[in-house]
Amino acid sequence: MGRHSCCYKQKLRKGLWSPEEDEKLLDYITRHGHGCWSSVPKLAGLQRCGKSCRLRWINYLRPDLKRGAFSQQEENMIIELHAVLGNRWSQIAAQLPGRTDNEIKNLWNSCLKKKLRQRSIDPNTHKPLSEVENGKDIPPSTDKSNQKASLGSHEVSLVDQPAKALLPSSERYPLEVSTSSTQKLFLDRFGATCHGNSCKPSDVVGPYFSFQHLNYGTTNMDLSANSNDSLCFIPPCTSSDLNNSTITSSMLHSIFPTHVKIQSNDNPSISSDAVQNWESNNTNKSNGSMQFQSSTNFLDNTWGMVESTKVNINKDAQVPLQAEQEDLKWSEYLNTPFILGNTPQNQIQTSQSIYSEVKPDTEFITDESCTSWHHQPPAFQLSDINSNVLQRFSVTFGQTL
DNA sequence: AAAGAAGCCAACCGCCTTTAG
DNA sequence: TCTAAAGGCGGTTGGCTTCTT
Repeated sequence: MGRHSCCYKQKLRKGLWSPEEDEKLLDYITRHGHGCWSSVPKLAGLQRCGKSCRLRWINYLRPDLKRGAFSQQEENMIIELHAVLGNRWSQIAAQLPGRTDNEIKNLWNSCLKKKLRQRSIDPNTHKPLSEVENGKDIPPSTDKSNQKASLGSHEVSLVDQPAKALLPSSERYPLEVSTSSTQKLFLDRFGATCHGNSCKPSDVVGPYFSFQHLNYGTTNMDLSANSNDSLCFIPPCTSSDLNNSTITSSMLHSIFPTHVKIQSNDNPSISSDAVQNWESNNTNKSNGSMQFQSSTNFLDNTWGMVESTKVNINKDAQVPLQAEQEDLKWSEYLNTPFILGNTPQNQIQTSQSIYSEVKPDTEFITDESCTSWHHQPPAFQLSDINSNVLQRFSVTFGQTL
C-alpha cells in the first residue's frame, strides 16, 4: 500500500507546514469541524492530503494540546504505562491529557529509553539490565514446560514475560494454578513497601502503590490473613480479547507483568488443570474453575459504558452464580489513580517509584468500590485501575480458594 | 570558528482496522 | 457479504538544532 489514495489525485504538498497552511486548517476546523478528513484539505483550500491534515491537527493545532517539556510526573507515568502497555503510544497518550502519541513516542525514543538504561533498567522489559543480560528474561513461549499445569506445586503461576502488552496467541503465556485454603499471592519482584520480603494485603494496599511494585521487587502476600483486601492494576487487554468473552493468560500476564503465583501449601489434592485450560473458557472443572465473561468492550467503553465484563477464578464450582456475577466487574475509572485495595486512605503507606527521583503521581489510593467480593470470603480480588482512563479489572478467587 | 556527531521532533510511510456503500 | 475508502496506529525518516571536539 502506498501513499493514501487521496494523495494521488493531485500534486500535494509534503513536508513542514507553513503558518499560512496552519491558519487555513485551524480556521476551517474551528468553524466546521473536521468531518471527513479526506474532504478537509479541499474545503480548507489546502494542497495536502487528508491524513496530513489530520496529523497536523492532532499533533499540533488541537487547542487542547499541552505545550512545553514533559514534567517529571508525566515521564514517570509514561514509563509506568509503557511497562504495561508496551509501545501502544496512543493508549499511553490517552492517559496524558494534552499529549500526543507522537510526542510521547519521540520522548520515549529520544530520552526515556536512555534514562532507563542509565538506571540499569532495560527499557524493553522494564527489568534490571543485569537480569536481562543474564538471560532470565527468556520468553515463556519458547519453553514448552510452561505449557503444563503445575499439578505438583498447586499454584497459579504467571511466569516472567517482557512487558509486551499483547502477544500473539502463539506467544501467550500459560497459566498454572493451584488452590488451597492458604493462599499466597506472590507478586514477584514486588515493591519495597512491604515489610521485609513478606506482607499482607493490607500492607501493600494504598495510594502509593505504583506499577513498579508489580514489576520490581519481591513480596509474598499472605491472602489468608485478610480476605477483604484487593489488588488493583491495569488490564492491558484489548477490546477484541474481551469481545471474545475470554481472558487469556496473555492478558493476565499483562496484568501481572512479571510473576504471580497463588500457591497452595495444604491442599495438594486440588487439581490445577482447571486453570490450565482457561483460555478455553472452562468454567467447571472437578476441583476448580476459572470463568471469564465479558459482555462489553474494554477499550471501546472507556467513557462510561462498561457494565458487565466479569472475570472469575473459582476453585469451587459451587459458587453461586449471583455471587460470581457480583464478584467480578469491569467499571470505568476516569481520572482515577491506580487503586490497590480497599484500605482506608489513612492507612495508606508511601513508596517510591524506582524510576523516579521524586514521588510519582501515579499512586494507588483507597478504592471504596471494591466491595463486591466481600460476598464470598475468604477471597481476594485483583482489580485494575488505570490512572486516568483504563478501567477496573477484577479477578476474584473463589470462596474456598 | 568549523565540522562532524548527536539529539530532537515533525511528518511521512505502510500496514491494519473500521466503516460505508 | 464483499470491497474500497477512510481512519488510526506505530515505525521510520529527514531536516533542523545543539553539542562536542
